Amino acid sequence: MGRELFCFATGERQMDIQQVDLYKEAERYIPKGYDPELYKVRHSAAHILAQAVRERFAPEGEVSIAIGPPIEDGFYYDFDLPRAANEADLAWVEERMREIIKGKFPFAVREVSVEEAREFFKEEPYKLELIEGLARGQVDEYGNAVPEGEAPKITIYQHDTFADLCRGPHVRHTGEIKGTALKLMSVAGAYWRGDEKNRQLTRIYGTAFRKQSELDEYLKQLEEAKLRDHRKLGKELGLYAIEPQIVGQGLILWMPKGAVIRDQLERFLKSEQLAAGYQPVYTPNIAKLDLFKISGHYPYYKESQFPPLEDDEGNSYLLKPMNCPFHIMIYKQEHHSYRDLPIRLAEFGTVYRWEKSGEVSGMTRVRGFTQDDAHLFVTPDQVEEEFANVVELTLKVLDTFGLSDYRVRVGVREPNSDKYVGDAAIWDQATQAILNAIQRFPELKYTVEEGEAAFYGPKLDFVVRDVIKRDWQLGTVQVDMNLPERFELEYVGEDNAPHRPVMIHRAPFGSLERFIGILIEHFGGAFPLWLAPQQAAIIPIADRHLEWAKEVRTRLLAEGLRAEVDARSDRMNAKIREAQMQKVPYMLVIGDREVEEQAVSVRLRSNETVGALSLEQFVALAKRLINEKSLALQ
RNA sequence: GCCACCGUGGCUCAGGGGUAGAGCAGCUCACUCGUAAUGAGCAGGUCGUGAGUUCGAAUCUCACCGGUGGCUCCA
Repeated sequence: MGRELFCFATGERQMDIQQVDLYKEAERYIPKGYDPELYKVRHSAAHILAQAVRERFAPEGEVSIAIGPPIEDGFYYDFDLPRAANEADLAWVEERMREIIKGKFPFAVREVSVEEAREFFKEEPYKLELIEGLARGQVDEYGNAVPEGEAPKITIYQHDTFADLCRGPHVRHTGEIKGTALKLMSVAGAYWRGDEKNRQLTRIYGTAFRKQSELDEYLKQLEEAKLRDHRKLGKELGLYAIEPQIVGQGLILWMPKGAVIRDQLERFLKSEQLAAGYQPVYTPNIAKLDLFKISGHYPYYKESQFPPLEDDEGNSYLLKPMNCPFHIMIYKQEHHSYRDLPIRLAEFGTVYRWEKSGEVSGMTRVRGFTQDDAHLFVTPDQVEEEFANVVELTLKVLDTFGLSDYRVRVGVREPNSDKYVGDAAIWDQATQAILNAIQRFPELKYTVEEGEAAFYGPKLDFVVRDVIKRDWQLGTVQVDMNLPERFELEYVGEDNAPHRPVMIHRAPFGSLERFIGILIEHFGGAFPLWLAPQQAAIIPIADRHLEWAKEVRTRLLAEGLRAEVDARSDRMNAKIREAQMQKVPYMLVIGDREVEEQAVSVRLRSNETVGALSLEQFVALAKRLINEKSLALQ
């Protein structure tokens, strides 16, 4: 580049009328809820990053710039570089950015015509592609669709030697960014326009704040989040293990303590489901390929399944990627009258999906997992009612764990895509059923998102964020009018004629693995009493207290409480510390006084000391809190 | 799968061309102690795997296998 589009002296802050107007106008691009100053600082920092990166790499070959927007916690910029960027590059670039900041270069803006823009960016292939989108008035410079009648102006912002196709807004000059509140975070690969088929660019992530203390605070939060990460806690608390080299990536080994939590969740939901009229069933882990060809799973999701198993007689079997075809086959075993419906078949079904190696992560993204699955076979006029019941159950489940920080997403099909079965009219009908049912929950805020449907129908998802702010789908409720068709399901109606039932697929937890992963982070490992793998640590002060300690344990076990005696010859303080770190809810200290009074001295993991309780009092307290699934300890 | 970084005893980590080190955990012994770590001793690793460079590789190079953060994907 190097053509001069703007003429002004370095350091000059005078702006002409056009610039002031454009600055003001650009403010409308700041997303709701985003601090406007911070947005401008980060957007401007992205430009400075691009300038510094170009200076670093240009001597080694062609550098093309793509896009560089502010994001939730910072900003990034995508580049096409002559070689890989390493840490030394990042350090150099970050330092260079601080120098540029010190120059207090004004961000000058000018509106240009399509022709001018093409000429100006004639050596920037990615910018040219964006300009063509802008010229058509269909997309903004990030390639996102713009609303009808909002054809954006084409503007160019320049500071120092760097000019970029950009809608703004920016700070007035680079000096408004604090060098001490700026940090480059990481390098990643990112596909141009987010499409795997396109060239992969080098993305550099950074963040910027108003002042250094805010950056420090942010970095501290990142550190604290790591302490709550379920992968770290899962190891420290002995909940689960993964042996990628020997057992396999994304395959969870539930250790005894993790199994307690899972077992409690299963019991809880089973009992809720029995009360709601569900019938438990069991089905195998593999089935002939034919089953999944009928369902459509095999052709539609072939690439995300483990390859079929072959036997010696020429048959192919598939590890099940979903439970629904099996439940459908159970439904088909008998003739059904409309009087029988709804039929609700439930199973904790373990399924296997082949996730790409770079995608598996801890318990939240795995290759084998157990869904708290159920399929409801209903008449068309029962759909709304049954759907609403399922939503209610899901809300109750989430509420039981105190999970309130979730969003609700209605996933609908992406028009003109071939990744769905069934025709549009049926999809519209199913989507409408969801939207009708959801009206029964006026307090439930939801968004409708295209392309988030299952391949057989639209769905309602409950999405939560983990500690590092990644979104995960937990509970899901789906309306399906396609699989009943493909499997030719029927029931006999009042009119004595065959009718096609509608299916509702649902899983309030989603999968036990993912749900518990999120729970670990939600509670920071300090599980409520009813879930805690070990509910009480019995801590004798000296060996002469061991006898009563063991008696206490025996009596607690008999009451269904999970307690262990710490009989090591360590000091009491060491035993307390151990129990604290394992986040055991209750520590029952036993010394001379407790033996004397047949009591236990109760300490909570919250560092509070309750004091001496008789064993009966303690048992009553614990059992009451467990029955209530209380989140409190006293 | 793609990009970057990483891979040393159960865990956390130091070291870095001459044939492995700490803390915690574990085991043994002593101590028997009132609400977050008693002391001493012992044991434990072919430094992810395989090839190459070298007189010599945990250390350098390459490939592969994993992990972390992104991207893509996620019925």
